[in-house]
Amino acid sequence: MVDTPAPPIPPYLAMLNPEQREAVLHTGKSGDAVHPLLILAGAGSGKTRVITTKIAWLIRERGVDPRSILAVTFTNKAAREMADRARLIDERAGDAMLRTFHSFGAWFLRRNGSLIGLNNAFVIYDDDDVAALLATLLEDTPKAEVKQIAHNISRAKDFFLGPESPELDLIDHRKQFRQIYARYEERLAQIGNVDFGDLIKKPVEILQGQPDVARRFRDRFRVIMVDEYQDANIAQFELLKELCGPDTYVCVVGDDDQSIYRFRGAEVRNILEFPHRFPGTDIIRLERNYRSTEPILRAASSVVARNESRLGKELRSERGPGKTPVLAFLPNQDEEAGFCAKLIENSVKGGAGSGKGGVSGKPDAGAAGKDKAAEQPKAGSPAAAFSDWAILYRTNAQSLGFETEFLRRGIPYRVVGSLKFYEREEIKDALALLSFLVNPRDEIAFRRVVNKPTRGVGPATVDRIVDASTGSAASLGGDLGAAAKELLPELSAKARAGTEAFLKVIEDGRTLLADQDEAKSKEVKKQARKSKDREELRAGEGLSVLVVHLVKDSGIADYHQTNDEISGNQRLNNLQELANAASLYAPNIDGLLEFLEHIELDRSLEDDTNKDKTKDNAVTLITFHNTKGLEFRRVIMTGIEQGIFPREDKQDEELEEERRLFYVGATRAMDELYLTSCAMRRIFGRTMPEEPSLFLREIDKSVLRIIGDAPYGFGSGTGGGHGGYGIPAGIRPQHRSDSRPPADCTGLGGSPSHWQRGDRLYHDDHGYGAVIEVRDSEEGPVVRVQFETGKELRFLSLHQGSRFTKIGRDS
DNA sequence: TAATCGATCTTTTTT
DNA sequence: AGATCGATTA
Repeated sequence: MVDTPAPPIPPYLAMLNPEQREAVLHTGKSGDAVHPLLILAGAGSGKTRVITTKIAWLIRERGVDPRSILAVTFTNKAAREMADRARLIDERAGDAMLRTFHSFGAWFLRRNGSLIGLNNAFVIYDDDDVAALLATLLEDTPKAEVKQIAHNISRAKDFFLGPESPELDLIDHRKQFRQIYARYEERLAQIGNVDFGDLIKKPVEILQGQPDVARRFRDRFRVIMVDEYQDANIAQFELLKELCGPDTYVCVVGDDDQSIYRFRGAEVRNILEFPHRFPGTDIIRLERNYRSTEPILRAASSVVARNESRLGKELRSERGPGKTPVLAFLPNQDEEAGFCAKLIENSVKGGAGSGKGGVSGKPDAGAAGKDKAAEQPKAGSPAAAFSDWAILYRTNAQSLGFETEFLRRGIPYRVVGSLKFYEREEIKDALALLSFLVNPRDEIAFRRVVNKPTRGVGPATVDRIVDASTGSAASLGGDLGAAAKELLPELSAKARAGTEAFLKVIEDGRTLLADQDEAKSKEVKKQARKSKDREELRAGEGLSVLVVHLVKDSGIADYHQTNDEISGNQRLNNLQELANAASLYAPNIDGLLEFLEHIELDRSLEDDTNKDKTKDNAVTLITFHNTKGLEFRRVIMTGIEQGIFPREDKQDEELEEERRLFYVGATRAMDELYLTSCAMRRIFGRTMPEEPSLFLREIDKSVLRIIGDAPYGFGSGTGGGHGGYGIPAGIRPQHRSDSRPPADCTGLGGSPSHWQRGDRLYHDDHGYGAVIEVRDSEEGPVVRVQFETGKELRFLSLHQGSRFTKIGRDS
């Protein structure tokens, strides 16, 4: 070893623990080899701190040019946070490229897409657009099937498989799939847009096919870091590989126990096999957890430890002992919501200091702070803020019950993730107008808005225009606007007028954008301001001028405001919100492209409804998946029942993934963890008996307190002695009376179809009635029923699952 | 050709 | 319970 005098350790390094510091200081250089680095970072081990510190350190102490650093994440939030925190240590980190995989891919394609014939003014299709495009290719195919195919195509791209790849059969073995995929690719190329998977797959293809481009990029990026590497799919792995030259320094960070995106192509093997794929890899483990207390960590670990395929890692709590996690057995989901509500109310009422809020729920906040241990809750539980709490559930649908209950009790809450802002009809309409404006070949956008509001341009006319654009007249190059214009003379008066009107809207939009000299834009603005009537859209700065103009001019705004009496104004607000978001972008084509790309890739823009509730002090309602990277002082994991979590069809590898999901959820909790499991639950509108989740049996019982009526092998959770559990009497779960369901829940018992005249029945919607005629048809027996209400209805099939119950027969 | 009604089927998780 | 599909109706 060469002796160099130890330089003083700068404070930003001094606060790291030895493993963290080792990870930061690792450069991979030994001799002329460059060793890649794999950081196995357990939950709450200060992973983000390590990455950001490492970036800053490389710039500061190693003289690495910030522009030569590329750091990729999976979510925009993570990317933003990383940028913010790195910049905090060293300003220059702002010049490093910190992006999500997809946004990097889009950035790459805007510059290099032309090499494979992609116009740089492409728009990114989301899943719905993909399905819509497929639907035009597959007439008369049920929506569900189209979606399935869309999903499979997306999976194929995740695995870097094209329509010709032999392995395609592993994704979808149906013979036509290959052909449909090929047709889809062809049509998408004609349109000139890309889908999500293309943002990864196409850059890899370019890098593979064009050595000079690859060289250029390898030259530019000397350091590449990947966060949440366990979530990378095969295509992303390929991209990483292509970007890495012999002396690129690669550092990936991840946790195999937190790999939860297999369903969308994430490949755990990426991280498990990283050392083989990148020979010479050094591995550093971060196993000190600064977030959760000991019992919480033990409970979480005891479950995930049952998994077979994991690298193995033992998390140790730096926070020491704490409250034992509580498992509550409850009668049904209403009680579950009530239980959570009372738990929260009691904790908040607890005393002064409540209502400050905004403390937790911050991603990975100060994970390495040793001082944190001092804040440990005392026995008597200090008062909590609403924002200390998070309710976790497996599926978004489960949020409803909590929302209802919290609304009723006035508990502030905020729903994360299901924000569907960009899925709203009015927003999609507006975006379609904008998309069509930049890309007149966009069939999907065109179809969406050409006859909205109704302009007399029916499907037949639309098809003609689309055919004309792609057909013989190659001169049109797929331009739908041009094709429409050319067809005008041949259309009926009504269709012609409508088409012309639509074309004018788009034309005016383009003009507005083209001569966006200050005078013009101000004029529009002034005019918009003048009409100060209530609920009027107002144009502000930048691109919002165009958005507002287009939305009004096209009639989309009016259409939604008047068509929907109840929420018309809400819809208008949403459009306004979209316009506001657009104000940050330049009023020209490039700005518009940027805006659309941003929207497609970062859907975190909040809904207007949610804004009201986004007081900084609110309970968080969130799916397990969405909690990754977050932490909360108190967490309630709900619906921990067999069939719900894990889902019933999960086995083997997929079961292991569910287990990891459980682990992710539990390790979000800092101070207190609760789990709830119901005996009955409404599913598809019917109440079904439930069983406790397998995972509940797997938890180390020495770190679990069971309350409520525990079924089967869960020991004596019943009865009186809750005394020492620290659960106030008022919120003790009630015992369920009897969990057996009624004998026959499925409606019609017995033979399905043997109805005859005179049968009496009960229909869920129409009440009592009697069969007055039975007739056979091709589809099966047709039954005519006379209801007490006087209604007379005919029903095609009265087999299982229908809403009838036979209750007897007239003589 | 759009709107309405009833039957049937559906549910993960998301960049 | 909610979305979606298909058929019947105005």
